[in-house]
This record gives sequence, C-alpha cells and structure tokens, in this order.
Amino acid sequence: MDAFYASVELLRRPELKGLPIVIGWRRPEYGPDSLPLSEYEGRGVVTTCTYEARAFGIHSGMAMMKARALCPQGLCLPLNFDDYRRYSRMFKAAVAEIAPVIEDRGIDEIYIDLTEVPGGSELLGRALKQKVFEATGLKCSIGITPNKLLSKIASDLDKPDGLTVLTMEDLETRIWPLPAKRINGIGPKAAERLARLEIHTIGQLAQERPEFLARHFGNNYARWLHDAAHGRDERPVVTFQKPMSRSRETTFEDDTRDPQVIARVLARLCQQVAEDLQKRRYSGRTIGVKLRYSNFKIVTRDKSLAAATNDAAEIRKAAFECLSRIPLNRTIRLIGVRVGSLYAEGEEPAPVQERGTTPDLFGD
DNA sequence: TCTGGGGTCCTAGGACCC
DNA sequence: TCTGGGGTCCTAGGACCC
Repeated sequence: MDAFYASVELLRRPELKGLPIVIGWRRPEYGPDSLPLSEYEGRGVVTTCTYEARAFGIHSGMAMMKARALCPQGLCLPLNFDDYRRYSRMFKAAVAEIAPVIEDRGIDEIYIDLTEVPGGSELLGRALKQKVFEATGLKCSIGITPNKLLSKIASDLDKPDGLTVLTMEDLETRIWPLPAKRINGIGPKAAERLARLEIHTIGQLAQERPEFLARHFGNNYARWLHDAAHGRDERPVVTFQKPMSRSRETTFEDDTRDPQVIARVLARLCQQVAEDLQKRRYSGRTIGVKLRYSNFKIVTRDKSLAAATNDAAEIRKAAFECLSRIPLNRTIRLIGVRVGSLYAEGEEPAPVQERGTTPDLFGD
C-alpha cells in the first residue's frame, strides 16, 4: 500500500490532500487532531509521510525533530491504529476475492500467489488495484514476477500507484542496475560490507565468484546472496505462520535510572503482554526483558519456564528476575518484555522436567 | 535534530545427554 | 593418559523487516 497510514488519514480528511503530512508516533495531548510540525516536541519517529513530505527529504524512520527541521510548514497527525487495522483487513479481503492465496507481511503489505489464477499478469494487476481502490479508496503498488524476491523489488520500481511485470528475461536490464541493498535481506550492514568490496549493484554481486563471497560472508549467507542476485528464490507463499513471540516495549519520555519508575513500567508492560496473549489464546515458555541504555546499547535477558504461561503475575515474576540480572548503572531510554516459545491453547506440551531428573523410560 | 514499536531469523558458546 | 561424536536446549546478541 502506498504511504498507507497517511493515505488512510486523508480518506477522513480529504481537505488536507496535497500537503506535506507526517504521521508521528506519540499521540500528542496538544491541540485537537493535528499539529503544525514546527510545534512538535518529543522523541518520536516518522512512521509514514505523504509523497509531498518526501519531497522535503522526509522518510519513515526519521526522527520527528529532524522532519520538523526539514519541513516546519508540514503538518503532523497522530496515529489511529484501529483505523489502519480496519483498512488492512479491507484491502486484504478485496484481494482475496480475486486471489485467495495470500501471505501476510504486516499491516500494509502482502504476497499473492497468482499461479492458479487465470488471466494475464498485466490484466490481473490492474484488476487487483481496481478491487483494492473500490473497497478502500486507497492506491497500492504491485510487482508481478516469478517469485517473492523479485516481486518485492518490482513493486518498488513504479511507486506510487505502480504496476510492474517482470520475467527472468528482464533480470539484467531491470534488476542488475539497482543497488544491492534493494534486495530484501541486504540491510545497511551488509550493504556497507559489500561496498567495501567494491560491490555496489545487484549485477556486480551476481558476477562475483561464490567462493569469494563465501570467504567474506560465510557459506550460508554467500549462497543466499548469490542466488538472490541471480533472481533465484524458491520460497512458497505461506498463508499461515504460527506466531513465535509477543512483546511490548516503551521508550521513556526522559531517560531514567529510577528503579521505581522502571519497575512500574515493566509491570505495566507485563500486564499488557499477558492480555495480548490471553486475547489470542496463546501462552509462552520463555520470558525476556530488553533494555536500551541512553547510549542506544541494547541488552536482553531470558528465562525459560517449566511450563508455558499467559498469567500476568507469572510473567512479571520471571521478568523481574531477568531485570535483576541486568546492570542498572546507567540511565536507560527503553524497556520491554517479550514472551517467546509460544503455544496455542491446547497445544502446550507437558511441562519440561528439571535437568537430570528425566525418567529413563527406554532403558537406554 | 537523535534515533518507535512489533516482529523474524541466524549465530555461537555452553550445559547437558547418550 | 587427557579424552569422540552427535544431538538438544538455553541464552545473548545482532541483522533485518514492516
């Protein structure tokens, strides 16, 4: 979906169309339902912005204070997550009417398996965009290719309101000239390491000898890099994925080292994550606490329980034990709690025995 | 002008078991 | 006289994605 959160906001407030608009994180208590960016204060980042705002150099992930410096005449809107979730369901349902095999990639993105859907790519693409627009009033960008890797890249080539159809024949002309970091899975770190080896484009990566890549990146990652650069990707479209973890975290308005503040916030996060799990009928065996110091360094501590739980008090007890293993000698800016090793209700295995007390059932 | 929140996957060492 | 090989689970950190 194109500039998803911002576009949803504009549906309700079409009079703001054409303005540089930034969707910010913390719901401001100030003002009615929008704020001149020039008056923004706080630690939030831009989650989405309109294309008019992007023209000023603003992009998602950028500190709101920096966006403010770039475009003080911009407008800041708070987040309405319930709305985005509602429109997310609507656009996915619209797509499903044409092509039911859908992989969820978050609130504003999906993979669609068109293998068994009759019709040419171009026509299907147009039909999908039309359906989505009729159902939601929103624009999207689509890439249709032989696999997920290429489709992800292709969907980006013609934004906004784009449609790009590629076959393997187009690899050299359309994909190879692109920077290596356009491959989903090559992030800032890997791109930097590649650049130091004078590998900047996907084409250059494709020409590199696999043994050379293996020396620098290890066998697994090197093989993946090589395959990706050649447009090879066998991953199927997965329609259901069992969740692995559930977490809650928060950044303090001001960094703190006050144990009372930290304890109060951690307890609240444990309560929230417990409610999230209970609502979805999941429980988990591994409780983890995450802490980010003022210098942005992150530490985590885990604790695995004998049996899965979604009880707030149990989660809290384990979380505080994790917290007690983290040095609190510096001020912190973020704290979070995570419950992993999830099991759906009724799926939980028998509690794990203490080490060394496993009954020897098989006489081995 | 510092940098959100919610996720997944991978690696690597150590404990422990047979 | 230093001592194999294979496996699982746990923990911590980090890269990456939406």
